[in-house]
This record gives sequence, structure tokens and C-alpha cells, in this order.
Amino acid sequence: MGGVTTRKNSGQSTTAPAKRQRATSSGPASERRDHLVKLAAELFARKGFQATTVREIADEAGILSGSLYHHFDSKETIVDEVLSTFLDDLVARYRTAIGSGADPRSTLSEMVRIGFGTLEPHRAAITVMQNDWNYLRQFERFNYLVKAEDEVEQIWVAQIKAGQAAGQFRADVDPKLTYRMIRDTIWVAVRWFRPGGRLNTTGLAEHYITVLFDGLATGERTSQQA
Amino acid sequence: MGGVTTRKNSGQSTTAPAKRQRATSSGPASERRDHLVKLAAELFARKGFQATTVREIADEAGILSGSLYHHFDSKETIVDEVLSTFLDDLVARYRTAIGSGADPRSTLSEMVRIGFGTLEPHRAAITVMQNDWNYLRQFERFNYLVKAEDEVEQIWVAQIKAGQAAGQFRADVDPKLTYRMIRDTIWVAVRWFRPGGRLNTTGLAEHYITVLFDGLATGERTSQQA
Amino acid sequence: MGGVTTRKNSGQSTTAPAKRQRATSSGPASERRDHLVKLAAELFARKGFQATTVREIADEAGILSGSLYHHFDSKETIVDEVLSTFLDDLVARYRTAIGSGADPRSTLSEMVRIGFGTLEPHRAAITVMQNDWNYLRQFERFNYLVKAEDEVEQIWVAQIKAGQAAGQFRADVDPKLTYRMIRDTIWVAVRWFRPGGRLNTTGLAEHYITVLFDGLATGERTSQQA
Amino acid sequence: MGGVTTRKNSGQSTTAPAKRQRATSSGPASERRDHLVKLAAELFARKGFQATTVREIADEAGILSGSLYHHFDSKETIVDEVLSTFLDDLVARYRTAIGSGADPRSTLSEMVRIGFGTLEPHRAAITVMQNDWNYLRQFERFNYLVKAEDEVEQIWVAQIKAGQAAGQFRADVDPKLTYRMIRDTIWVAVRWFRPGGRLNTTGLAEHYITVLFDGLATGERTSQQA
DNA sequence: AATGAATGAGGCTTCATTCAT
DNA sequence: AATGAATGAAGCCTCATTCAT
Repeated sequence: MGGVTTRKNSGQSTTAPAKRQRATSSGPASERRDHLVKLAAELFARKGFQATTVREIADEAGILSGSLYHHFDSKETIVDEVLSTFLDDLVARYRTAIGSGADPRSTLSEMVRIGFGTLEPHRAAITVMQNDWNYLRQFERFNYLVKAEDEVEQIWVAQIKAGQAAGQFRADVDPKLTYRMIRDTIWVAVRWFRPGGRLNTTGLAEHYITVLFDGLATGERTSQQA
Repeated sequence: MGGVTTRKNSGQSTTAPAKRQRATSSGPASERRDHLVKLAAELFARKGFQATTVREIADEAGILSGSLYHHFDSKETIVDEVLSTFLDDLVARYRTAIGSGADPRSTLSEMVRIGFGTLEPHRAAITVMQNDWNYLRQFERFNYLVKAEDEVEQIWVAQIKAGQAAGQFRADVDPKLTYRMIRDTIWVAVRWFRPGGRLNTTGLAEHYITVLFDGLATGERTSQQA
Repeated sequence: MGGVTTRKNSGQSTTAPAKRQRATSSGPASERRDHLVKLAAELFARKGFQATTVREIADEAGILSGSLYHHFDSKETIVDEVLSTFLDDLVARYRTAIGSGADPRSTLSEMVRIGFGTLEPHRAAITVMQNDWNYLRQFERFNYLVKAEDEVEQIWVAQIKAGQAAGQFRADVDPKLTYRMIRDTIWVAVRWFRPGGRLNTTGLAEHYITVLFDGLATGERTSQQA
Repeated sequence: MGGVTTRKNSGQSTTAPAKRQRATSSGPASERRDHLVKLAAELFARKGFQATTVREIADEAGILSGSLYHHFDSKETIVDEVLSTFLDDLVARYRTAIGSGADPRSTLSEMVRIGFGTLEPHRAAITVMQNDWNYLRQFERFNYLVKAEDEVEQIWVAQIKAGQAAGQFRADVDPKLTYRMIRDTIWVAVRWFRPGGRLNTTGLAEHYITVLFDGLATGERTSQQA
């Protein structure tokens, strides 16, 4: 249990199918609301959070900007919902992966696949997180984003260290540094990845797994230590 | 000469210490102006382009906001100068690297080093490019950014293909895809890299070169083809 | 129908009391909006378009300047509405006059009366058109003003030529030139005409019609040709 | 003597070829200064006084805007010079005309010719007076414009009344009203008159004189009283 | 005579948000 | 659940003018 705690539906277990409800003043869940969030997410992704006006969101929904405030109490609340929905899903998937008990290399591969696998269903949210993170983190209300990021980092670093201990990964790399590079490589792909290109996200994942584990070079590895 | 043509002073050879001059309406160079650009770059990097007000830039310089317009004709002109200065320098360095005539693997290593090597001197510009690219590219005036990016991509992809042809790089990876992953890994590091940490940029570069060429795994490479 | 096409609601027949509606982005009609336009027109007339600030308009209406933008998307949109409302009315009146089938001299007299007759109800708009035309025509959005002016010119010139053909007007005057002089004499009167003076606009019209047709001189006409 | 008194070179008789000198702080006369005034006049005429920036004037002269203040102490001083130069010339010409001792009709004809005759040499100034009069008259410094206008009005009205007394002009027109209509017809022509068209200013004048004295109609005059 | 830098006031506009209906 | 009107703060930018050099 526990772990990543977004400000939305914290304690909610992955299995509990309880009615989704928010603990905050951001208002009750509803189909209309979810729809509005989706519209907003697309706009945030395309134009950036700051450059997207509440009027544009309202226009997209065919209502007046003031009417949005029946559903959300602020623009921040909307983006909050966009991001936390994504993070909740991501963390849940990671938990499943590390719970499988597979060896570190297999687990890490799976986690890479999970990462690339979110690129399509959560494209908008990931884009927002990449582009507007620097701005949003200034606000206290988004502190939970940092917390979620920290937990994810721990999960990854633990796997890398386990792999080094098991002799599957080379010992001369820095686990934390390595994690960051992997993470960045995956998420930043959202900037150029477009569904329908040569590779789908599965192909992307396998391509990256290959390079990540075996390297770009041919022949014997240059330097190595047990 | 030629190649990447930013809207500023691209053609300028790296060796020619000719008087600095701009070809466009962005205004003439001057020490004062350069200083203001530097101040602005720091603010843009810290707060984001949109979230930085011209008043803040002016405050930082100890003048009134309107006085900025004696030097620049718009806020965009300032960020333009921040970005193009960086790109000019970057492209110049790449050109030197590929002009050395070394083998592809050495050249690619050098290019990775160049990339990480810009992290400190151009930290602000790179941060802006990472965070505000999505917003800025909406404006026609920044089309040159895309052009510069394209030329850089060609330089990299050519090296990767040359390495594959020479048998130095595995043939089963996609050159373009591989370039993008390398590129992203390097630039995104600006988000977490802080001078004075465990590794300096040289260390970062060597660490990444190791993983990039030899992979994270130990033992024999999984799949391989000549 | 047809003819002068202001960017607002030109095609609207004079008899059809259809709901007032605008075809463009200048915003929907409303009583509040019309009231604001009226206030603005007075200020534009008194101080000139450029010298009138949106703050002054807002002050006059008892709201904040930003609130004006709930109704109009720019200061230009406001003056646009002022001018096009006048032109729509004017052209409609001219059309009625030329549709009466009277002889050219009677028709022309009627048109002179129409011109002077707009001096009071459209005083502000005419003043703006006289004083700020030169400035406003620089903007593409006001091209329709020129078009409306051209149609009006055609209407007048046609009547003058018809009068010459019918032998009612002397043949040795230039129709276009004569039109312009008549037009200018009428509109420029807005600069000095004040309701409540010795002559009302009807008196003004008759005075001008006298001089226009019969001349200032006494006795026989100087030169004449059939 | 005396009469129109512009704020510039007041008492200066038309015959005294004394060195031109200004009584005010607007600075001494000089060729450079006159050139700048001419450049400014063109811009004022084309764009309007308010819409013309001192920077544009300076650009046109190839200097920086601040440097203009070595020649003039304000933007108003420049337009002042433009207008007063024109008025001085105009009044001088009128004085010559009324000093000839000819009969009223001849004198009035001559004055019409004088008016149209200034259209070319003083095109810019007349345009400014037509378009920016309403704005400029707000400033106390331009009170002399109103004074000049009043004196000119007296000259005209006196001639019209003399013509009526002599039986040359019909008695049933209002002298002041008639003057205004003549005046407006002449000056407003600056808006559409372009040198090189079908008629030059002499032709324009004769055309107008014909219509003015004999009217547009053919045959006998409608109503007439001794 | 002119430059180059800056001032200071103010202009138009944007936009998240509120609130009575 | 939504409208329509307005707020209030702030944003970018303009421009006549000043002044030391």
C-alpha cells in the first residue's frame, strides 16, 4: 500500500473499485468534469499551461469561461487533475511490475516498456509535465508531484542496484545517474513521438532496451569490471 | 561556411575575431545589450519565458521596464538572442568536431562531450530551450530554431550511419531514433545537473559514453549482427 | 439590396425589422453594447479617436477599462461600429431617394436634404469620419469605408449626369468634381454646425440648394451652353 | 496693417525683407531647421500629427530622435511652424487681393483663386490643418490659429456683404454661412486633389467659380430678389 | 550637432476570477 | 449548470522628452 500519494485520491487501493471521489474542494467527479479535463489537457499540451486561457478551454467545451468555475475552482485545479491522473496510473503500473518477483534485468525491461507504454494514453499529461513542470513546481499545491517523482526514483534505483548486486548490470555506473538518463530518454520522447510513425511505442521500447543493455558498439565491451 | 543560419550572425567563422554584428532588426550589439541578455537568460531559465515579466528583467538591471525597449524591440527579441547565441556556438563546435577526420566512434564520443560541455556555459539557454521550446516555436520568428535543429540532426545521423557502415556501431538500430535519444538524454540533463555535484560535465559525458557504447548489461551482448 | 457592404449588417433591408445581428467578430449586439458605442462616439467626436483613451470611455460608462473588452475586442472595433452604423443608415436613405423616380434636380435636392439631415442624428459619427478618416483608413479593417464611399459617389455622379442629359444641369461642369464639392460642403458643416443656431439643418439644406442651383450672382448667368 | 498675428513672426510686413527670426524659444531659423520642418510636415500630413512619432521624423532626417531637440523644444513647436508658415503666406495673399480695389465679385473670385492656389505649395500644411485642427486647438499655444481664422472670416464676409450691397450678389443668402461653405469647399479639396490629374488648381478654381456664381442649374434662376 | 541611454507616464489589452440572475 | 457583466491586477509596449558625453 501507500507510496505515491497524489493529492487527489490518496489511499485508494488499486483493487478497491469504490466510487471515485475527491477529497478536496476541487469538486465531485462527473462525466462532464472528466470531459472538460480531457479538453483542457489537450490544450495545455499543445500550447502550454500558461499560454492556455480558461476561455479557450471553455470555448472548446462550448460554454463561457465563467461557467468553468462550476466544475473547478481554479485553472490550477484542472491541470492538477490532468497530472495526478497520469501519476496515479503510472505508479500503479510500476507497483505491479516490481511485485512480479522477476529478476532485475527483466523487471527493468518491463519498467521501460511501461514508460513507453504510457506515451500514447497519457500523451497530453506527459507533455504538460515535460514542458510546464518547471513552472508548476513553484506552487505549493504541486509539491505532491515532487513526492511522486521521488518515490518513482526509489523504485528504479532499487532495481538498478539489485541488478548490480546480482551481477546483471555493470558495477561502474552510478545508479541514480543512470536512472535519470533512462527516465529522461523515455519521457522526452513525447516531444517527437507521433502515433502512426515507423515505430509504435512497443517498438520504441524494444529499441531502447537493446541499446540500453547492450550498447551501441559492436564487438567486445571496452572496459568492464566484475 | 554556411549551414545553420540563425537569424543573427551565423556565417561568422570561429576564428575570425571580426566585429560582432547582427544582420537583422534585433538591434546592434553592445556590451550593455549583452549584459541585459545575460540577466534575462537567467530569469527565463529560472521562471520560464512567459512567467518572466519585462519588469523583472528591468529590475534586475536596475532600470525601468520601458528602458529595455531602447535595446530590444520586444521580449521575444531578447529570448531570440539567448537561443541563437547558444545555437551558433553549438553548431560551430560540432563543425569543428566533424572536421577532424577521426573515425565515427571517436567523433561521436567527441560530440557527446561537446553536448555535455555546453551544459555549464549555456545552462540558461539550454534550460529555456527545453522548457519554452513548445511555446516559442509557435511564432514564425523562431522558425530558424527548427532549421538549426534539423542541421544538427543531419550531422549526428551522418556520423551514426558512418559508424554502422564502418562496422563500429550495431546495424540493427535506427540512426535517427538513436540520435534523438542521445540528444534528449544530453539536453534534459540540464534539468537536474548542478555544478559542484558528484560529477562535473566531463564525468557525466564519460559515464554516458560508457553506457551508450557498451550498454548497461554485463557479459556477452544479447543479439548482434555484423 | 446589395451595394454598399459595410462589415456589419449591410444586406439588411430597410423594411425588414429582423433581429439586429452582426456578421463579424465584432461581437453580438446588445443594448449595453449600443450604449457604450454611443458614449464612445461622443468622446471620439470631441477629442479625436487617437486622443480618446479606453479609460475615458470606460470612465464615462462607469466601469473599468478592462471591462470594455467584454463587449469589444479592441478600440478599433468600437469606432468601426460608430462609422458603419452611420454609413448603413446613409446609404439606405440614398437608396430610397433614388428609388422615387423623380427628376434629377428633385432627386439631387432630396439627396442634399438627406445629407444635411444626418448632421444632427449622426453628428458624432460624421465628425469622426471627417477628423479621423485619414488615420483610420491606414488599417485594412476599414477598407469597407472606401467601398461605401465609392458607392455613394456613383449614386451622386449618376444623378448629376442624368440631370445634364435632361438639360436640367449645365453641361460644362465636371460631374465627379461637382459631386465632391457638394459632398465636402455638406459634411464639413459638421465642424461648425450647432443645433439651436440661427438655421436648423433644414434651413441649411435649403440655403445650400439655392446657391448650388442658382449661384451666388444676380442677373443673367455668365456663360452657358445648351 | 496688423491683423492676423501668428505667434511666430508677427508684425513682420510683407515687404520687409528683414532676416527671418522667431520671437520665441523655438530656436533660430536655419536651413537645417527648415528642412526638418518640411520632412515633419509631410509625415504629419500622411499619418496625422498624433500618429507621427518624433522618432519617425528623426529617422526621415537620418538622425536620432533625441537630436531633434537641438532644433525644436517640442513636437508641438514643429507643427506650429508648419501651420503658421502657411497662415502667414495665406493672409499676406488675401491682403494683397483686397488691396487691389476691384469690385466685390472680382475680388471674391481672386480670393477663391488664391485659396485653390495654395493647395499645391502648402498641401501638407493644409492637410494637417484639416485633419488635426480639432486636436490641436485644445492647446492654448494654438489659440492664434483661431485668431487667424477669425480675421480671414472677416475679410471674406466683408467682401460678400459689399457684393450684396452693390447688387452683385443675391441678397437672400447668409454671408457668414456662405463664407463657410466656400471656405470648406476649397480646403477640403486637399483630401482628394492630386497634382497631375485632369484639372490643375487653376482649373479647379475656375470650375468652382462658375458653379458658385452661376449655379448648377440651366435656364432662369428660380427665386430672386433685388 | 548629435549620440546613446534612460525616464516616466501612460496606452491598449489580457485574463483568472467573481457574482447576481 | 450556465450566462453575462464586471473586476482588478498585471502585462507588454510606446513615446515625448532629458541629459551626460
